[in-house]
Amino acid sequence: MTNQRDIARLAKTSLKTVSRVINRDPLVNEVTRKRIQDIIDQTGYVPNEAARMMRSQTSDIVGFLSEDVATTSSSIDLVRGAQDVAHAMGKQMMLFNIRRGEASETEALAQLARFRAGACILATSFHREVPLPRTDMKTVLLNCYDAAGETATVLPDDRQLGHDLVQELLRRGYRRPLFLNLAPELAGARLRAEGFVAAGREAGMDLSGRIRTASAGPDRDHTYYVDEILTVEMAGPERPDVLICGQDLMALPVYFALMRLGLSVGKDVAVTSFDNLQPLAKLMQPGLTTMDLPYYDMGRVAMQQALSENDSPVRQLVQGQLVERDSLPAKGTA
Amino acid sequence: MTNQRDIARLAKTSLKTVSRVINRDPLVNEVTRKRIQDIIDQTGYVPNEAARMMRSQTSDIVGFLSEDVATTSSSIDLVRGAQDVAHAMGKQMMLFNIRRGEASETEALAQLARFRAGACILATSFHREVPLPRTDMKTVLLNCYDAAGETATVLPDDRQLGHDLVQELLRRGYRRPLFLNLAPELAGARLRAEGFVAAGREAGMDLSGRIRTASAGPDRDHTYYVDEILTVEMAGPERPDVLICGQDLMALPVYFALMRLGLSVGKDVAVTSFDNLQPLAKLMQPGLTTMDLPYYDMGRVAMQQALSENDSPVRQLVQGQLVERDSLPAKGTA
DNA sequence: TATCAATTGTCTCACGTTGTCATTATCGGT
DNA sequence: ACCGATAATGACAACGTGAGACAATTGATA
Repeated sequence: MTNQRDIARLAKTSLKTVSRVINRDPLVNEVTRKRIQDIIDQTGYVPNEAARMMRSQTSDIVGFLSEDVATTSSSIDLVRGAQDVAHAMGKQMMLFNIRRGEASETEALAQLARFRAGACILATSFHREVPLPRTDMKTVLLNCYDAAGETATVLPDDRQLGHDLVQELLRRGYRRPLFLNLAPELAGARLRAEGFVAAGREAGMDLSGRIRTASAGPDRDHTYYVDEILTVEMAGPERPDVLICGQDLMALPVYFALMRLGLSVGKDVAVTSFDNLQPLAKLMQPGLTTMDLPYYDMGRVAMQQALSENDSPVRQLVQGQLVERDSLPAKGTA
Repeated sequence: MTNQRDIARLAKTSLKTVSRVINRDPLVNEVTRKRIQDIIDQTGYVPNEAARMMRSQTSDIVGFLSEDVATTSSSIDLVRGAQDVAHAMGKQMMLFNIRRGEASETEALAQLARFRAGACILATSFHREVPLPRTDMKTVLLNCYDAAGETATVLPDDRQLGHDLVQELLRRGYRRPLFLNLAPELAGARLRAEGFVAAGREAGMDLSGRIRTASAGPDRDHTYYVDEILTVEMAGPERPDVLICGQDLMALPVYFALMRLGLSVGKDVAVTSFDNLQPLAKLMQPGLTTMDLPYYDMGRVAMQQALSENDSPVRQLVQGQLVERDSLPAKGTA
């Protein structure tokens, strides 16, 4: 592989001048610079990053430890956001699929230490508390947090998501929302419930009784109790005019349940949700109106934090916004 | 950061002996080894990968250039499979989201060259032909192929997928399959159609007229024409007893269309598909019987190829198999 | 011609690791 | 005690880059 010495020989110049050109030292004459640059381009020389890392004692590498990238497809956007920022700043990202607390985590951290990575981002597939990893590396928690709050953290503002969604529903004239929430073991579910109740209170309503737990815990993914709940509620005295699903994946069984009950989504009852899971939310019929979870932005913020000099344990909440489709019609037409 | 010299000083031994311990050289006396190892553990020393790379002139890094990781969630399994193999072999994988032919691709290849990566895997989100990237690096094409066939390639065996699915349907007594295929611009769609017709021919049937194009081209993702087609076909003289969807995402609008037609999936007509997209296929009601696309295995095979000494342009086809749920009932009950 | 600035070159070291080769310690056999 | 053999350890160089110190060269200007 060509090195700077080869370039110097070909350009009939000194090693030092080549080094100057590569490191954009302004002291070099434009003609010389051009001549050397041409040779660099011709030979396809690329500086040896290993040597640079060793010499400069810095590595330009940030680790991204992702718990179960596979399970939630939206978590990919965390990766994308982080990576886009990293590359824009000339940094490299190393991705590791891990399972928290298992060997895969230790190994990933060891590998990153080998590469003298400057920081690592630790992402989970859903919003929850985690034990801190044992590492000296600067760490940013993404979509998760530690109990002690000693680490920089980037989270979705689930309280805001719940609040703003309900506020919008009430503004549009809906009066009997029913929240089919995820299991309360999930931090996001608890926060959204808070926001849900708060938005009701601001409108002079007590919505605290309008929440049902409609999914099994995180250990039993995608087990929903929507049939049982809807069979009761849609025939009950306080029949909901809008259903709020804990996530888009839950909205799918909700659609099926409503059809079985002979009810039309958007006509007999509106349906909303959280995630904006692509392309599912768009492909459902009618299209699902849902609060977009800002995973891409969260990934960006986390990487910015990882690359910043700031070492304080900042806690950053990223907001989401409503994506409108047809499952939430204007109240007049419902 | 501690280095081998520090360890040597603390252990009152030479640099070389420390190096031997770290590289598990059996020449070292057990007593010495233990003494040095203890110091290594105490200090938390980790070898500097940059120095190792420079000294040994190899890098243990493989690049994974992924086109649009985000769009198709199944393509994550390509990443997972590749990564699992890489880590099992003590290699590191660097992931890059790129757009083919654009600056992001060139930059990714340049970064990998900087790190003196030994190989790169180039993955697309759907099976298709690609122009070869301009690089000297050993390249493995994953889920895509070059026209000249000059590069090692790992592809899903789409012909087998189409063939085996139809063979199984016929075996179960279905006689009027209708293939709602993806756009013929997609290589996978063409191959599955071949397999579809071939399996029919083997059973003495001419299925060549039983294929409809039900999706727009790759540039207009997730636009399906299933309503128009099904409205005609389900009322026509050759009413299908089983529908084969081009992908699980298409099965979703198919379900909705059938419901609108007052038909019950699994009862009035069976539905099958390709992908086994999680968790969608499981959450649809009834659960979707679908040919699993072996993305995880493809990722594994591609990484094995990337890490192998073999430089010949092998073309490896990875097979998939049927995942049974309730949308394809035993013929007797349909 | 003297002076100065701009440019280029020489030389040296440092980063952390590992391969080559040399040296020292130990042991068995005589 | 001595030899040879083997085991164990050590000294040193080199990988490619970047930087500092400073010398040398060129060209322009006073």
